[in-house]
Amino acid sequence: MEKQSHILVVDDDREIRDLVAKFLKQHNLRVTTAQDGREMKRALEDWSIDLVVLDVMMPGEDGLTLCRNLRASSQMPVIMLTAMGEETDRIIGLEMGADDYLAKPFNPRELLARIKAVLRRSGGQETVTAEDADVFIFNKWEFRPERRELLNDEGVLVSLSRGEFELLDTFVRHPNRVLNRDQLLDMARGREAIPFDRAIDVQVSRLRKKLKDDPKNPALVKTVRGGGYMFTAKVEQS
Amino acid sequence: MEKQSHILVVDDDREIRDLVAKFLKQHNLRVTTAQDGREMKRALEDWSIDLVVLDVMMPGEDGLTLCRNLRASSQMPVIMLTAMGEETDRIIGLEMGADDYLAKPFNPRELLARIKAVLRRSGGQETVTAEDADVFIFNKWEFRPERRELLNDEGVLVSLSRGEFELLDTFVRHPNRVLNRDQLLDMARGREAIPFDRAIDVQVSRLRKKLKDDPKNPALVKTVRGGGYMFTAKVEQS
DNA sequence: CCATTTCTGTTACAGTTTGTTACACATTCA
DNA sequence: TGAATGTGTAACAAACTGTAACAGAAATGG
Repeated sequence: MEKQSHILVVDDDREIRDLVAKFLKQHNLRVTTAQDGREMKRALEDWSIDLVVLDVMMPGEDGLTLCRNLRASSQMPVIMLTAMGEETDRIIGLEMGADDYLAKPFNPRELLARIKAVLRRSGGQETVTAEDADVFIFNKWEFRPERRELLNDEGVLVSLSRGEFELLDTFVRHPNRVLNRDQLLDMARGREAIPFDRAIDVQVSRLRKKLKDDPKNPALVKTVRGGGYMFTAKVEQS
Repeated sequence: MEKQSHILVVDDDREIRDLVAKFLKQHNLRVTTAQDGREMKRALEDWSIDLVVLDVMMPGEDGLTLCRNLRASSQMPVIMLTAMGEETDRIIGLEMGADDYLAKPFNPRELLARIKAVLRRSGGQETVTAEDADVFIFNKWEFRPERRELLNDEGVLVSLSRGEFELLDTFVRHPNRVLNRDQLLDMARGREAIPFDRAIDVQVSRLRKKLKDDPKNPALVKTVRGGGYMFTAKVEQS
């Protein structure tokens, strides 16, 4: 099974939101919705979004502004939804760097096709470039994502499996925040939790063992009963 | 079987892209497509492209600019696609160093013929240019592609087979980046991976042995389960 | 041109990693 | 306290990777 892409649909009209979400879900995409810029930002923090479908006309911060902000700080793929109009093409094409756009009313199949096309293009593989070359330090541990390495207080390399690595990577990038199982799976693995999914618990257990973190009295990965897990450490980034 | 050449088709019109790609694939060429300059650059990083087919008219950075940039930094063969026009010839011929050009609408067979011709011409000398004549230093190893030499920390020559050489060459030129098996095969061997292809794994194993890199705890070639391999080293180029 | 050596891809199997399941233990609440 | 619910983790199965061994291909050296 191919990895599900996670689409964020931003539109103030609930009917359109739900309709689009339902359609996309039926076609093997994971969907989260937001009704304005505030919710959009929140969703982007809470999930590992692969592509944003963004309505141009919205009360409050409008889509154009949101799109510009998005593109200013990331390479997040964006598809804009626009009201039909003659100037549309030019505005869209020039003013902001959306990857594609679609005039309302649109055929959901058309949207799906564009999403797939944009994902295929930008999707490729995430490159770990120099700008990602951070070093995270917490409780005498040194974590270097760009080298996929974890060093203990003696500078000795502790080998991490891919799963452990991705999980720790997620934790150090979202410290002191409760992350539920669904979010952790999404951010660390890009998949959705199924009911009674214990994969994360097991992975946390394995990671704790490597980090020498006692589950009964954890210094790093705290369990939040009914909520998920929280990485409680002062993370220094350099 | 002859080695497949890898063609990059850059055109903003999806229909043309797909049509051309399909046709070229039917004639034993490997094809990747891009719809703009951004995607083009990405594809050039991700694959070992032999020739670029580039549309002149594109929104954003136009084909002429892209072509000039391309030629400024490499000798990548380029065939331009131009809208029909009287001035076309002169513009193309003079302003940028495309190897050939073709006016739209064109006959795919004609394009194929030009591609073959350009490949035949430029393909001849496997161009060992100045930019290839580098010395790479990583973790006390010294790698000299132009002499096909690998020297260890004592300056002793370690012999590499062609496959090991090509693989290491690919790695040092794309460090700190996850490369999947398909990309590695493409960049190191110029061929496409078939399902259940383990050739790269074996070659990585052999290369690791020569580099004295312990697979359980690799310092240089890290395995990314489900993703490929990543060369993690500070590579100095001189 | 052939014999010899070297290299490369395939196959097979052993070792790892990962999700699932099961069960022990912990916590909550009536 | 007892039942219900949530968490920790050992154990298993499935999927993925490492590599030895083999055979065909390619290079080398008469």
